Amino acid sequence: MSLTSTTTLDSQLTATWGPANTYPDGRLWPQESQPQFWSKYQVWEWLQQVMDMHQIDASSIPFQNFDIDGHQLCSLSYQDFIRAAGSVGQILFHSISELKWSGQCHVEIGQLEIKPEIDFSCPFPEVSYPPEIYDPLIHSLAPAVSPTPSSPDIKRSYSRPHQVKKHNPRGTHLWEFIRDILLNPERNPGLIKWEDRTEGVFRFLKSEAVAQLWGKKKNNSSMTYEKLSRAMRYYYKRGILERVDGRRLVYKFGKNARGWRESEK
DNA sequence: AGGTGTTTTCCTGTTT
DNA sequence: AAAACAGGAAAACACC
Repeated sequence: MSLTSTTTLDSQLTATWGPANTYPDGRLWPQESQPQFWSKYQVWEWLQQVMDMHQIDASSIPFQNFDIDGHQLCSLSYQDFIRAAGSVGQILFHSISELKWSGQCHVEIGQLEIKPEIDFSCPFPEVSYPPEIYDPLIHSLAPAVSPTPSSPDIKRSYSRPHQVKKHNPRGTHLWEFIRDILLNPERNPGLIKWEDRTEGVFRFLKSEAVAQLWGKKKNNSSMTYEKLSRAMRYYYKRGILERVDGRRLVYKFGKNARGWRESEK
């Protein structure tokens, strides 16, 4: 029974997830109730929320297509959403429509109900994007589950242009979760750090805090770095990670890990 | 209902 | 001595 571990974790977490206006996991939710006035960043926040909410993997849609502010976002048509995000576009469109509405009605975003009961096996948009919203910048998604706001019920009636079957059981895999933290400097207050960006080498700075966050995502409060790291070691054999000798808390993406490169996707 | 793939849990031993 | 690393084994889980 050691106090040391909890103490360490506490300090990791406090150092990590700061101030008010955040969910327990540190996530900020856009304050503005009217999406028209959202900044690019807030748009991006919303995107993450919706993806999390529906347990859709972050890599399922090209986040670059949404490097736009709220005004632009609100002016996109349904077709634009479909073009920009494939079948997920439908969900996004519904969500934003709802928010536009509730914004006008002055309803707090956080009070809206949602029932994510949607069958989603992983849509990959195979479309060309409206030129005006193509601007690679933001890649991926932040960690953690969320106490969810907004968005409507959507019935299952999707036309999937191209149903790529992936495995991806609900949400992300561990390595994707790690990747997404890495790709998200704003939401990664010193949890994990690139050691060599182009080689895909990274290091855990706050191992227990990351484990805690992972546990949170998986709804498992007893997750520890010990256990997380066991899962990481299984990745060696699968080429998702490569061993990095001698250096503690350091890992490297392998050839079977996708979506971590700057140039990629 | 059974099979598969991934992660979790636990453990023993080694290394830093 | 404490924290990481290594993997084996088996259970748990989510999907299909």
